[in-house]
Amino acid sequence: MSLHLYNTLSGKVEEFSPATDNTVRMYACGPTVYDYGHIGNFRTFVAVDILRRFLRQSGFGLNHVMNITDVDDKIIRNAAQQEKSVDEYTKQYEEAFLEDMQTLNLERPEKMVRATEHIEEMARFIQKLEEKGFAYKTEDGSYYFSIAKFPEYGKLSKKDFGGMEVGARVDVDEYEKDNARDFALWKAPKEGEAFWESPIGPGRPGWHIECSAMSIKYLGESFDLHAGGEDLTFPHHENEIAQSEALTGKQFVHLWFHVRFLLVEGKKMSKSEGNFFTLRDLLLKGHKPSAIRYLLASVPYTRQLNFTFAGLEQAAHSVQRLRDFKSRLSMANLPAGKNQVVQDLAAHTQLQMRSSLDDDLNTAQALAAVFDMVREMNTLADRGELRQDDKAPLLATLEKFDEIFAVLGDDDTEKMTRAMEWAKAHGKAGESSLTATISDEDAERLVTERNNAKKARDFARSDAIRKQLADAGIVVEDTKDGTRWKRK
RNA sequence: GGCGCGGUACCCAAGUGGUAAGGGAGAGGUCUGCAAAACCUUUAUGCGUCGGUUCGAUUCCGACCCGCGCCUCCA
Repeated sequence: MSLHLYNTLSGKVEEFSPATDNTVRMYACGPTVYDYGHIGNFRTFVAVDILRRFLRQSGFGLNHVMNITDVDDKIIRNAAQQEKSVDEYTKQYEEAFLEDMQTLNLERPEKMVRATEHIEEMARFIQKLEEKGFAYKTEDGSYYFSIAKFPEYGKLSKKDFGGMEVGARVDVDEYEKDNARDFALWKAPKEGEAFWESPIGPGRPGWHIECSAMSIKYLGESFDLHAGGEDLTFPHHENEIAQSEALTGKQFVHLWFHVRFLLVEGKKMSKSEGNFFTLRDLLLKGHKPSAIRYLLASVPYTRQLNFTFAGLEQAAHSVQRLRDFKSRLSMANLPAGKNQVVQDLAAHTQLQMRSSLDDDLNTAQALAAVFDMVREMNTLADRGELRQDDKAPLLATLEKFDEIFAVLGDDDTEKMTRAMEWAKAHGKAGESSLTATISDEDAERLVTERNNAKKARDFARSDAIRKQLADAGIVVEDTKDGTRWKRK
């Protein structure tokens, strides 16, 4: 089987492949940088990250563009309240977002672009739409898109606007629009608010136009895939289609990829419910980035995911099981030779992972394949039936797995420490529940010391050191291949 | 109201017209100086409820109940 993905436009799971050459041209709606990213945002970004990682593993090239929305009503309002420029205000959150991406092992898209750096392109876009008769200007200098001129309006969100009245001007929001459903392309400046000069006059862009203008600029008039959270289907993406196809007369995007919202503790996340968490909140509560990523990745993107703290604990254990297996394998001292059963199983597991992900990124099933392998190989290892040459294919399978899931490399402590430092610098250290820890070097030194005590059969000393390490969050495990330690 | 998605064990969660993956947790056991890890056994005659189709349905159809999303820029 080859890669199949659900396409919101057709409402079906379709075979996916890039149209022009072997490179996938994809655009993903990025963050609006008015605050720190929350766990819901990151479910979407993790899903897109898994998509791009799997596309690459499937042999495609990538040209992935992500926008940073650094101008919108909320930004302008908040910046004004804090007496900051729009730039100054958005910069801090953009930086935080990039850091959060690293925390979750989200790969950098090939290109990240800011809305405010493409005002010119947007203005020209609107100008052309006006020339073609799809856009009109109102008395105050704002521009709107006339959905009556675009009969296919509603095709993505499956909405029927056929019965809408056209012509009679409706007064909405102080602006004069031909049709209540017409959406803003360009907003005339309001008293005291930030605005930009442009070929179509002063003002600021509507929300939707940035994605059309930037995606077409960097990916062409027709490209392969466009991704975002499910809420963007309407109106955002519907409007992008209308603007873009009105301008070019070509199909804008072939496949629309939408990520389902998550629930937090069984309810829609909202500040009033008290179940609203930024990524940073979770780190400061002591949750590992790898556990967060694992939990977000473990439920297929088309399914609603219930994000709970119990689930987060479970995810941490699951990740640990995989890491334990990997380190057991890596340090094992095995007899020469190979076991054909192992070779076959490794190959089979890779096939299973691949076909699961080919099936609309069924991550839950891919995980099951890996855990099956882990259990069977642990059994063989316990029985002493593993051979030296079995290591490579098993480790290679784990590597394939981690090319997608990216949870095996242990840099959690480092990232959590960074979060704690950030919190201190922002006067939020009080919220932290991170326990004090020690450096790798100190841990190594104590482990060696304990081993010496153990060899001398000084178990009291050895247990005292174990306790000392445990207090620093370090677990020591004795195996027949030597002692290993890990951070809890 | 319109459109759409889902309800599977203690929790999370796959899946199939032929009798329930995987992870976590619990219980018992093996191993172990201790402790972990690992392994073994065990935990849904049952897949929201009620009907229908079928030799057979959790899987298809219908009704109902519940949860969720979009329908005024929330991922």
